[in-house]
Amino acid sequence: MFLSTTTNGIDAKGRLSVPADFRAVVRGDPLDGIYVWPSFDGAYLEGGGQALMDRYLGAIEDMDPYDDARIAMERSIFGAAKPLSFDANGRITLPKVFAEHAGLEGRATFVGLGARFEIWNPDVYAKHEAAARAYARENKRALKLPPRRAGESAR
Amino acid sequence: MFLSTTTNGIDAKGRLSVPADFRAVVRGDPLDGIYVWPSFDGAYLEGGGQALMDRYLGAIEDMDPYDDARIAMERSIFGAAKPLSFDANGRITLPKVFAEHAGLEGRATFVGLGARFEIWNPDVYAKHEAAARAYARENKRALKLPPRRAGESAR
DNA sequence: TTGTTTCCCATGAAATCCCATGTTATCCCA
DNA sequence: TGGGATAACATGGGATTTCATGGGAAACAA
Repeated sequence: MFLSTTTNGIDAKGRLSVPADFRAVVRGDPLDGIYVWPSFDGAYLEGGGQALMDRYLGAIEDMDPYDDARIAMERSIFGAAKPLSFDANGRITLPKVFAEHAGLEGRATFVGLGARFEIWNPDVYAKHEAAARAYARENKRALKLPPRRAGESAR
Repeated sequence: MFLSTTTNGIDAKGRLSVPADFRAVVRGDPLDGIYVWPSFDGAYLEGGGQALMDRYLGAIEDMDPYDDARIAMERSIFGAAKPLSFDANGRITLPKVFAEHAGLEGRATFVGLGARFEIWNPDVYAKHEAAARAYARENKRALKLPPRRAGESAR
């Protein structure tokens, strides 16, 4: 699982250290790196490992070949995603278009969201995070811990 | 189940012994440690084991991808949670931001709440506990047990 | 060439591991 | 049931490794 929020520096060559915890999640994948694409929903990047791409692929293959949603999903995810491999020290090199899409300059914030993660401009993310926490506080009764499902143990 | 309340010391390196009872609850998890995040609702930390995270993950994946509640939950729980592994003696190292969020200095109080637990500043918790007990006393008629579910025994 | 990308090595800071110790709780046996 | 032996637990400090980051050399492209 991708968890927690980490901000790392982007150097003059466009290199960016991927948090060690995130690298551990994709260890063993055929790609020694991560898949990243610009979000169609805002000025940030989305990404994940092989497991995430396999799930998206499975979801798409279950849709009708000429379903508009299928075409949109294929284009905006598979059409936009790049495999970014780690260098010997666990860094990726951000393509310029990705950095521009997310407004990344000098620093980037990785946000772990379980099955996937996002990469944000740190200042922009701080605002979004504050909004999310405020929403959660105001709606905490709706966000209560869900009931256990079949097969899950309470311990 | 996480049960009971224990206060342990935090040393100069930020290390904190997790109560042995709590460690026993997560024994066998893929992570030899616990998941902890700053509560979005107050100056304390929340945490649990793999079973708890799996429940949150399952609940989130049942929601619509761009639902506000989903985004709020993803960011305030997964985006904030860190896997903290035990050292050889059953201690975790508290990240500085966590200690600051909960006002932890020198000592920390673990409070078991069944499926999850909380970590508090001992003095702050003492006040909260007193308030909670008073509330329970005044509202004791509302504290009835729900009906047993199928398969559950009364014993 | 000139600019770009990839690989390799250096470094300081931070996190992790390893061993030691006192104290408390548990066990066992007389 | 008392009391000594044993194991479990919380805590402390030093040594080691990992991590993020910087820069240079080599391979590549235009």
